[in-house]
Amino acid sequence: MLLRTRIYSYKATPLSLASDFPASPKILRLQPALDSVAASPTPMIVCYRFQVLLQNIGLQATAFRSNFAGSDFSLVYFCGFWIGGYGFEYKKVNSTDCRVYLMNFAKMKAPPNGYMENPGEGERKVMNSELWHACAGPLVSLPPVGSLVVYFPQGHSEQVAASMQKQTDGGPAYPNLPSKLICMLHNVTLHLLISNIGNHNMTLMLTAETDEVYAQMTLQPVSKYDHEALLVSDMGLRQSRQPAEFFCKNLTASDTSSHGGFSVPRRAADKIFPPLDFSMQPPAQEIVARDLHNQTWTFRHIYRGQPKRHLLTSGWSVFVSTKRLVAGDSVLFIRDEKSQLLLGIRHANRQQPALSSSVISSDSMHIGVLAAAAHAAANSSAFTIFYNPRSSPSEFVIPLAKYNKAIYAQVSIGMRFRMMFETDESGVRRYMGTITAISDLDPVRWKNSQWRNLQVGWDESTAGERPSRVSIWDIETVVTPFYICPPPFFRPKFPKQPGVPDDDAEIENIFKRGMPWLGDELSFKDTSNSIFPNLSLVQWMSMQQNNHLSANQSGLFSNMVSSMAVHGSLGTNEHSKLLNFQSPAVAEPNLQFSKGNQQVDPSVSWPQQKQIKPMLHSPSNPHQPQLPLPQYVQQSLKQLQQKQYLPQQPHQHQQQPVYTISSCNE
Amino acid sequence: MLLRTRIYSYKATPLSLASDFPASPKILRLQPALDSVAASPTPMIVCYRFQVLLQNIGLQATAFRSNFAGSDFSLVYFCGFWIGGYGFEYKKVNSTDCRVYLMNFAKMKAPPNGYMENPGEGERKVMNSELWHACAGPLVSLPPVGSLVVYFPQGHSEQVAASMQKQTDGGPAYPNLPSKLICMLHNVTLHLLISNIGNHNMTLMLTAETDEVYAQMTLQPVSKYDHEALLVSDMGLRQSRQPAEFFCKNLTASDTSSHGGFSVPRRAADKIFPPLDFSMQPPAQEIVARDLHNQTWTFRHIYRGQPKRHLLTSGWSVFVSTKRLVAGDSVLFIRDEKSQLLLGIRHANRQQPALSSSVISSDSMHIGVLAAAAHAAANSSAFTIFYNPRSSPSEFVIPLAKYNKAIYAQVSIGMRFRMMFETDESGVRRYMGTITAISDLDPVRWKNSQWRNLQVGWDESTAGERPSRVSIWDIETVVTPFYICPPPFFRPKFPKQPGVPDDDAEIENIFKRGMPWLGDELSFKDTSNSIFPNLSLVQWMSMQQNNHLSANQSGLFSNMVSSMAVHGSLGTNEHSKLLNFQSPAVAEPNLQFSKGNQQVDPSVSWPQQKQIKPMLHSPSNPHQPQLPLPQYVQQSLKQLQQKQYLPQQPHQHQQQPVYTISSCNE
DNA sequence: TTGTGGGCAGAGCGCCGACAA
DNA sequence: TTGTCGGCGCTCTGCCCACAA
Repeated sequence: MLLRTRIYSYKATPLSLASDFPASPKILRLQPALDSVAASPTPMIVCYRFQVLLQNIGLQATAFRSNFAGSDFSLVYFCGFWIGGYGFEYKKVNSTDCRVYLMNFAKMKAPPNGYMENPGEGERKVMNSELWHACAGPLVSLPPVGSLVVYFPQGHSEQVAASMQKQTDGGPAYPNLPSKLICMLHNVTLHLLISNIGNHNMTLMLTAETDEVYAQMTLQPVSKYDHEALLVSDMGLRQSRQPAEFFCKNLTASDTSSHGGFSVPRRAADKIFPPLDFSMQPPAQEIVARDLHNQTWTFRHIYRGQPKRHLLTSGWSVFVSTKRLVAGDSVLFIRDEKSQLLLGIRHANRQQPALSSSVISSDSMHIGVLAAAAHAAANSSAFTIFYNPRSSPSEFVIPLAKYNKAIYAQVSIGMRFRMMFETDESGVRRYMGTITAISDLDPVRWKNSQWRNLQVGWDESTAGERPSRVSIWDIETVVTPFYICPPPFFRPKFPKQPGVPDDDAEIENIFKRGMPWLGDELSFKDTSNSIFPNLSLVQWMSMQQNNHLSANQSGLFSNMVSSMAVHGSLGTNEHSKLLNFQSPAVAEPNLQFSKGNQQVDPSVSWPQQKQIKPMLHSPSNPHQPQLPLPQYVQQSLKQLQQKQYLPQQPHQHQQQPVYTISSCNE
Repeated sequence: MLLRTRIYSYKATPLSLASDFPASPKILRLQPALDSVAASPTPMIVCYRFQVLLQNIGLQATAFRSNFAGSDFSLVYFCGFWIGGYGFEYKKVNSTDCRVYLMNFAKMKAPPNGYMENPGEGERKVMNSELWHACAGPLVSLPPVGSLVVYFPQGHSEQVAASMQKQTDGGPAYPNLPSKLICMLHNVTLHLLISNIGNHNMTLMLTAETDEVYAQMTLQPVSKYDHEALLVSDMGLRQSRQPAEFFCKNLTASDTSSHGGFSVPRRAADKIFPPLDFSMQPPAQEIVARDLHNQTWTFRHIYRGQPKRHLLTSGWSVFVSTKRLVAGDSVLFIRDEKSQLLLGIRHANRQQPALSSSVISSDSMHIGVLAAAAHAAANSSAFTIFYNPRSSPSEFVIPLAKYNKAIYAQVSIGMRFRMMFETDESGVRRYMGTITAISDLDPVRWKNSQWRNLQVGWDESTAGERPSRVSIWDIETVVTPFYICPPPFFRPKFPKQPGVPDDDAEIENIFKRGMPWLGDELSFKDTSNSIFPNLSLVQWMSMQQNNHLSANQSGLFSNMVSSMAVHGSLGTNEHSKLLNFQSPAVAEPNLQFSKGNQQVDPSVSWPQQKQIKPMLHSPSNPHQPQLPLPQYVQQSLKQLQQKQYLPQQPHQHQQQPVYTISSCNE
């Protein structure tokens, strides 16, 4: 058995010491002065304990300091492992024996932008993107390269904590790091996690690639960005499709026992596998599929039994034992565009060996993540993060367009919402809940952060499985369409130029891309029992009344509302609970917007995020005007209802219906 | 399965560049300025490829140079791997992309002299010395710590080449490194080899401990040494005993098949295993033995079958598969002083995966070994070598006393000799051969080296398995006893002091220690059919006639000759071939010798090693005087012959008998 | 004394349909 | 439609002795 781990080289930047060399044992923290700092999705994947005995290496304390402060900190890059900047712990053992621990190393792969390539050496593995996404799950969408995103250090920290399988308090506070960073996403690469095999003190942890997917993203905090980046960011919302031709099955005890083979769901066999020759007795064939390592697996596919069913027999048990599959794990098959079979697995969230706390402190890990972001923010330099979709509690790199949409749909206590969760079979199911409070998750370290600042209750009794706190972009609430971008964006101050696409048409496209569920054709199969967005329309009414929109924009908007109205994911039927309307801070006269490559300063161009103060509202709240829908909107909705494309308004549904998208995409 | 590799910290010393940063692609060689340089016994055990793209790390060529030339070269010690000094290859890929390859890294364990210890962390594994030696084989003896040894870089290079499984020419020449270094042996530690599991380019080679033994030695070249060190060195010759209570068995096909168990040699079971209760039907018991990892193995020991025999059944197949034993490998059992069973294995010399030449160049490896020694010699600093007794073609760290003894027994072409080889069953067998030429093994790089400067032919047809070149200390030839140390050593110029042991008695002890085969009691079981040393006595006669010895020394000498005469390992019966006598360069008047801690300069205190010029001699050569033995010697021999302790002179043995020492030490 | 191989029992793997959820 | 189980044949392991070197 060969276990292999790739080694890469990295971009190096000097470190500088944040503090003087301490005279007594304590943690010595280095301010990373790094272009690119890795934050491992699974901190345990590479975790060497490194000791340098100062006495032995013949360095005085000053020399040691200059070593790390100097410009030649090549140590960081040894063997392709990124080992610097995360937290050096220093302990003075006695008067002559000082020990320095580099506590946190993360393995990085080189970003594929050319100069770190390794021409002529080794094979370049191309990760199958479709299979990667299938393994990542239906809810995972990676923003496109070149788009603008919002990065939440808190969320990153949560992923680290989850990887360490340890209840942490998030580590020490990190000064001067805002709770969110607007970043340009320079690069996204797909990878497979490395697993550690041993993790004793002073023990090299041998590693091997698993089948767990993660993504590496290179982010650069921006203080200005241009029009095109915003377009790209908006486009990104479209990018979360699961492969059409795939099925995912949760493995049963019978599937994984050594007693038999794999029972293939009927429709899966019909749709994915090559058709059997039913003239055979029994019908059987050989199935060959490739996994994420491009390894091929061969199975005997047979149709037999009484009653008849599809089975994978020979080859299956080898696959199960090699991948260490147990009941509860999932396998998925994809037929790609060349009709070749791809094979992925998803391990259930079973207990991973936790990183020994004596090897690396949780604080060091968190500090590393935060320090990387803080330095990047201070210098507008790039940094690298890893996103592990299966272990991270939430996405923490959010497309800017999605974030903006969510932010403009103001929320308040008592508001109802829906949120998507993954089902066992790689489908999606929406659960309903109510916002119970709005408050800082961590009032000490992350004051006024929007990360999970909504406390929620869930309608169903299984609510224990769902988070008690969510962020506004996690939930489905109605988005005021023209707030995707602030109004002035829709009406640039610059005169139209010949050859430049018409602004309105362009904006319409943006909007459509921003609401990918609209699709090219309308679909009413999975519609909500409510057609009314709850409060964004109210906001919109308010806006209309305030005459913020030109006639041109109103015309555009009518299209948008029509589209929204027919989409089932919008709104709830609980008109009675329509809540508060906190007027968004709309564009102010002094804001400047640009088109093309002209720069925009987002810190002033976007509304300031004010802390939302909890307020209780009732339908009878006199401050909440019940505004009628525009006439043409009402007409459109009526037509649709008559055509049976939309369900009738339910009468007294106390139990909210849920909608499940089949894993077979039917 | 947990694969683990320990990580250690090391003593660090700055490197300095030997040359300017090259402007065009070529190998950039660093002169190691190291206190301690590792030379791996198996270069592949740790071999990372390390790349730094200069452009990417933001370093200019000058910065890079200063990086390696500076005093903070902590890179060398990352992760406890010693990576510096062996050969850095630098390649300029294009005008902006420079690559630097650190080509050769060796993993070292920290010398246990205290300051590198790792108190309170991990378990300290204590290698069982007896078991280590049993696994190393009967011919391996490690000089004692504190003794003087002679280190041969050529031999070390041979070990490297053998480890690389590649016919190399020994690599480039290394200037200013003598062919031998007299060193103080500061430290010896016993270890188990690490095996690599994967070795692709850019691939971390995962490693795990094997059952292959090796020794680490810390050597310091000396230009002066004192009397006591010489005594210790002499004592070391005694230190090569195999454990008394042990047996070694070559595994048969039946032993290693999955069909059955292990057939225990009868006498092994009787001598090593706990006695069976023969009242049982059948007699059986549980055997528990520990291996070099302190792992315990349990076997069912049963006495059954027709005819009755000892077998190991349950537990055996697990052991075989775990250790990956195949027919031809050996197992050995030892009963230690506490009657506990120890268990060792020796893999046959089967093909190991050779190190890919693209990963590390053979030249770099050799340069590393030589550079380490050269630097240590130039600075009289310590360096570290690894000796792998099972893979090294020859020992290359020779006790100084053994070397001196061998050197004073001058040899010439045509001379007959015997040499010990290990048998299959861990026994020893002597083969006879004839010196056919004396010449430099490598006249270009190692002119006038004594390493394998004897070309030999072997008497038996299986000679292909034996080396065509040997060194003088490898073979058994007669040593003129008082040349162990030059004569003045026996009669120091300093007056006797009260309380100091009598010189003569002390010297007699030294001599006895220098000839360990004499033992405390005389043994004639394994005596040669010849009682006459071939030429050393001639030398001695010459010395006698030249009146170099005092009466006192003659008295001492008579004892020595008696001892020599009764020992079977001395001489051959081929008096007719008594050959040349090249007078050793005896002590000259200007030499100074000391006792106690007074320093001696070995470069002048020992006779200069002159190149031996091949000369053909015959018994009738008039230049070779046939001198009679002294009267008392003849009388002693006669007495011994009459007492039947010595075999009679054989008459016409053309085929030289060989002597085998049983592996069971019987 | 000990290496090899046949006999043979037991364990486990894995293919099959029965049966039921 | 599909999860589980009994049946059962097959391979492999490993303990026994016979036989022969």
